[in-house]
Amino acid sequence: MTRARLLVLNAALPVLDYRVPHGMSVEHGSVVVAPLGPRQIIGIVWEPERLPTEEVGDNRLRNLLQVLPVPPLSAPLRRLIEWTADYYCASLASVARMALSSTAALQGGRTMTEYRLASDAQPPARLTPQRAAAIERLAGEQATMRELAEMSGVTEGVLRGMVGVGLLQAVQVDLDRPYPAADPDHDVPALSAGQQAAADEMVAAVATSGFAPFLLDGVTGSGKTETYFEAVAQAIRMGRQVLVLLPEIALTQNFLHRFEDRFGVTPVLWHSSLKAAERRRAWRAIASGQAQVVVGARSALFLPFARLGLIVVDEAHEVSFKQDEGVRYNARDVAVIRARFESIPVVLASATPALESMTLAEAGVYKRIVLPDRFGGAQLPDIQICDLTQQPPERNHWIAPPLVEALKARLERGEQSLLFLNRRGYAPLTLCRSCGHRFECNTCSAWLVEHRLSRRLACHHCGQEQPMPTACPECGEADCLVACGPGVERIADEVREILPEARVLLATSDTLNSPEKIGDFVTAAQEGMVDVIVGTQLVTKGYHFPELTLVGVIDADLGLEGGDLRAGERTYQQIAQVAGRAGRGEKPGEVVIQTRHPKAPVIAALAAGDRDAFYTAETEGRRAAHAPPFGRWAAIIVSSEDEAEAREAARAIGGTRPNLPDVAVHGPAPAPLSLLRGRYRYRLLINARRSAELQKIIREWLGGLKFPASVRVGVDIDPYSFV
DNA sequence: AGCACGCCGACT
DNA sequence: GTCGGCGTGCTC
Repeated sequence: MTRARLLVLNAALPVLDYRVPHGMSVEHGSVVVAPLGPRQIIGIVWEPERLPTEEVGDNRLRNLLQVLPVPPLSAPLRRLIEWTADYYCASLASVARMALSSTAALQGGRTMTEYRLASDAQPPARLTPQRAAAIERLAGEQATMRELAEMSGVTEGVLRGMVGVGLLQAVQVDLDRPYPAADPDHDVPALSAGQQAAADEMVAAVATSGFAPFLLDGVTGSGKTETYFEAVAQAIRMGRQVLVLLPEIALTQNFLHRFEDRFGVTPVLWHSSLKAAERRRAWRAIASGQAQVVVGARSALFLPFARLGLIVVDEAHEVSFKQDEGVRYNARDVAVIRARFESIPVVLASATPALESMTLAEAGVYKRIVLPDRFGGAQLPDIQICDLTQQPPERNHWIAPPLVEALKARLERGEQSLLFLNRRGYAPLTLCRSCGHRFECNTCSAWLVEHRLSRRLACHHCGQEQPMPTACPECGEADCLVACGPGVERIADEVREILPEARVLLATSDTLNSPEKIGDFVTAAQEGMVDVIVGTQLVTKGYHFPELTLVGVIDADLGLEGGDLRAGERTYQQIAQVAGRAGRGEKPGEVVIQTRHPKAPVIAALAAGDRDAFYTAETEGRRAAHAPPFGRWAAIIVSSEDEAEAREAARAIGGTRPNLPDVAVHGPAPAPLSLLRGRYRYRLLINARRSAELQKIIREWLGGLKFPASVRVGVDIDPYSFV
């Protein structure tokens, strides 16, 4: 190759051609450094026919500067990048950046110098006191100069002197040291007959390779994880890599323990809060093929695996697989596409699959594997509906009499209860009794949420916080602020009031914000140190508390507000998941759902324990709304720090809307969160028949328009959040 | 994205 | 008379 076409990692730049100098060898997928004007840019060598552009004469080409020391991106990954950019109306550059997501890794491996006492050095007869102290305190230690100085209490200068006379020796430590090997046979569990049959099917698919999508459909507690671990084991035996996608990496302590029990090591982790060095090490191990099993958040999907053999998407119904910023992709769907390009099996595991997944399974596109039984014969809980219009709680309380009675009964029997409310903080709205002033965020159109534990008001959209005021900023009146509505903190207070002797534990992202705290929480709950857990969605999944026999849903209607297209499905999934926490041990579980709409299809289906009824009702609702899988939705979101500018840009888009029989455009209108992090937002919604070429229409529509640089126009295909 | 070139208002 | 505002165009 003497000429190379580059996909440059910058969306503002066009496709660029370069000359490959003598002695340099590149192939498709090579990651290279190229000159651009006075600067240097990073690009990926791409198939020229796949990146059409106006041809530039040989005489204008500049030489590539360097091939970066990483393996070339594979053809399946290149196809995945193209597919994702195309499907989600994003630039190739922004998708490619997700694959090259560790800048440090691109520069190659790193070593670090550590020091330790020289093993063979003869301590001289005379030592300075500092050197003597260092020798005494550093026995057996190996660390950086700075750390050794810290440990020994002498200065780095003294230690450097000791290196000079050979008392300390330097050791080069590879920062990208390999990860320990997973043992597929470390501790093979005894599976039930149903699990074994399911496992056999997935293991066979891994063994034969080839694209094979599975929907692993099993109620909570049916042992999905143990089952797909057998497929993971098979991939490890074959020397292939595995990617397990999880929705919330913060919640995975439990998962990691189970993984370690099964395979003897922890898997390689990938998530957004990895530090640069960890990120580089993981990226390089993944690209070299050394990392066997990677457990990651959705961004792990674009990593350059060398020998991918299996993808698992656990809790595949979770909405957090949908990225809502930047490239707005759905990791669950892209995982299936990647598996297709890589020719490997993919497992979507869920107790409450998304309707889209169910439909594809019914159509035979996905192979559905059902795990019907709870492991160990545990029974699914009994579900009661509490109609709040008939049995309201006391004034300024949120726990109605039936749930109060159920809580008291559990406490008397020494069993645990879990109350679920998906709302952090003490109260979602604070207002002034004297003048009616409401506390709102100044950069988002949202109320500030009172957090009584931290004595602060916080915006849950931008994270801005302020100390809880004592007086109203509007009228100056003191002691006039009222908390309106409940958050989990307030529910916890209410429990302490009803059951003064109960041990109450608050489980939210505010109180359980580190793996250690989550670990402590799980231990406390498992060892019976807690009577009532009050929590947000953090507690809806993954935990196994044998003494937990009552789950109370404080407000089942919360998720149904707002007219979101998937509100019903999300409510169903959330309540079904939290209900699944009850009765996982030997004692049967009970669930009390508080609602003002007991006849709503979602609630009725939950009450009857009839999942099929829910899917039937939801299917009809989606069909009527031309929503997926019967029709398609897309959103165009226009934002700017300037309100008028955003409105003007949105109007310009609305004014050039395509006039097509199979496409309906709604809006523009202010987005539900019309001000978010200081940006004013307008939104257009597009509803299309399945026959319409939605992406092509949008690309051509927006491609004909120009906007000021301060205006951002984002396209959201198959939106989840309608905010 | 950056950086240059290029054409119209308030300053030494 | 200049300094500087950011609009437009270019980078292989």
